[in-house]
Amino acid sequence: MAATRRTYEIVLSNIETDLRSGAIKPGDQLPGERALAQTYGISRASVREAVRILDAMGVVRTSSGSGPNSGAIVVSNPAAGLSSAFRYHVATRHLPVRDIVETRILLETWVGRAAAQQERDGAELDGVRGLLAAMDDPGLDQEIFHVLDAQFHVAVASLAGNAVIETIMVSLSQSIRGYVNEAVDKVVDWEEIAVTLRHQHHGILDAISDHDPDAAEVRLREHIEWFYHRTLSPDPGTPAFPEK
Amino acid sequence: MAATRRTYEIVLSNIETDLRSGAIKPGDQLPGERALAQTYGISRASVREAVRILDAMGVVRTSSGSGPNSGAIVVSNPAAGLSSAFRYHVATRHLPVRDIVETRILLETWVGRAAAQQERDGAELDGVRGLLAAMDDPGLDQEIFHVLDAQFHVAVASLAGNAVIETIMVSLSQSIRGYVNEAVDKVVDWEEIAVTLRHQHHGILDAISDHDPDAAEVRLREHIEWFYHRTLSPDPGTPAFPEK
DNA sequence: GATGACGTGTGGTCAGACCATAGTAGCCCC
DNA sequence: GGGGCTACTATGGTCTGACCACACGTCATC
Repeated sequence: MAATRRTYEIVLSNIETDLRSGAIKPGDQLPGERALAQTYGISRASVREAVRILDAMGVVRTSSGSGPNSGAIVVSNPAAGLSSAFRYHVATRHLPVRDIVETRILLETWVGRAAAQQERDGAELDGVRGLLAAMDDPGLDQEIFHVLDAQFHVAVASLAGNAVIETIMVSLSQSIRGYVNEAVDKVVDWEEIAVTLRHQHHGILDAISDHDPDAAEVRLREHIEWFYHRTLSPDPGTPAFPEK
Repeated sequence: MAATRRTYEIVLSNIETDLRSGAIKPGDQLPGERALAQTYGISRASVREAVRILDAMGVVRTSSGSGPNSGAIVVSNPAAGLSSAFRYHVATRHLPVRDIVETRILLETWVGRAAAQQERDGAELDGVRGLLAAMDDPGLDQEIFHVLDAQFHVAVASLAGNAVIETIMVSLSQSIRGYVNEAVDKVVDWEEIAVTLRHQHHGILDAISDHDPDAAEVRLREHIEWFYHRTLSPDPGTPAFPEK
C-alpha cells in the first residue's frame, strides 16, 4: 500500500513542481477544484484532499466565492505547517518539551549573536523598541503580553537574517503555546514574572544595540531558561506537559 | 472565512487532545472513517480530509483491509511532516537553500559537540563505525552512498540526545535531497568527492570518540560547507535551486 | 453615480456507490 | 487436530452528484 501512489499525490507533486519552477508563486490563484479535477482526470474529492494538505502545510489558503481572491491562493506560511507538525508530535511525546526548549535556546542564542554583529542604522531597532514599550504597560492584558512577547522574538530573529531559523523558532514557540498558556494561568505571581521578563527583554535589546554578542547570548539563554523553569518546569517531578 | 471552523478540524482537535492525554498513542488503531463520521455526526469525506492531514504530518498511516493493522494507525514520524513542509517552502523560495545549509551547520555542529561530550561505553559507536565501513566500499553505488551518509548523520545526532534537533536535522536534509541528487548527477569527479567525504566522516567520528568537541565542531562545519560548495553552490552566480 | 438584483463560479459538506485489500471465521478434508 | 479454501466483513481509496453559503461581476433602475 505504501508503494502505491495515492491519487491526490498527483496534484501535490505537480504543484510542488510548478512552485519550484516558478510557474506559480505566492499570491497566485490556483485553478478551481473542478478545473483541477478535470485537468488531472481525477475526482474533485481527491483534489480536495491534496488541497487540504497544502493548506495544512501553509502553502495555500482557501476561500469560497468568486473573483481573484477566491479559491486556493498560494501563500508562504511555513510556520503554520511546522508548528502543527511539532504540536502533534509533542502531543505524542515523541518530541519532548524539554528538547524543544533546549532547541529554542540554541536557535535564539545564535540569532542574538548574529543580530548583535549586524551593522545597521539607528532607526532599524525602533520597531523592536516600540514592542518593548508596548509590553511595559503595567495594565497590559496577559494574553496581549504574550502576543507582543512572541513578536519581540520574531523581530530579533529577523534581524539575524536566516529565514529558516526564524521559521523554526516561531514554529517551536507556537507548538508549546498551549502548554505555556495553561502553566501561566496557574502561577500566582504573574505580575512579578512580567516585571522580570520586561527587564530581560530590555537587556537583550541593549546587548544587540551595543553590538555585544556575548551579552546577547547570555541574556537570551537566561531569559528562556528562567521562563521555562518558572512555568513549564516548576517542579522537576511534576511535568505539566507531555514528557517521555 | 478564516474565523469559521472547518468541519474536519473537529476531528483534528479531538485527536490531538486524545494524543495529549495519552488516550491514544503510537501503535494504536483509530476507529474507522465511517465510525468517526458517525461519532462526530459529520460526513465521511470530512473525516478523510482530517486523516489526510494527519497522514501528511506523520501522525497516522493508513491502509485498507481488516484486522488490527488496518485503517489509521497512530505513528510517530515527525520528519515526514517537517521535511514536506520545508520542501514546499524551499520550492516557493520563501526558505532559501542557503539558509537551510546554514541552519544545518548550526545544528550539526551543536550535535557534534554534544556527542563528543557524552560519556559512553566503547561499543556504542560500533554501529556508526559499521556505517562508515560500508561507505568505504569503493564500488558502492552512489545512491546507496547517500543513504548511508544520511544514516551517519542521523546516528551522530541521536548520540547527542535531543529528539527535536535530530528531527529538524533529518527534515532539513531531506528537504533538499532532490536538489543535492540533481547536483551530484552533474559533477564529473564524484569519485574524488566521495574519497574526501569518507575522510571527513572518519575525522568526525574520531573527534567524537576522542571526546574532542572542538575538533568535532570544526570538522562537521568543514564537511557540510565543503559539500555545499562542491555541489549546490558550484558557481556563485548560477544557483541550481530556488534562491531569493 | 449609487444601489440592488441576478447570475456565475468558488469552496465546503454531505450522501451514496463501488472497488481493492486484509483479516477472520467457518467448513471440509486428511 | 491441523491445514487449506472459501465466504464474509470491515477497512481505506476513489468517484459521482447534489446542495449550500459566499464573493464577485454585470446589468438594470433610480
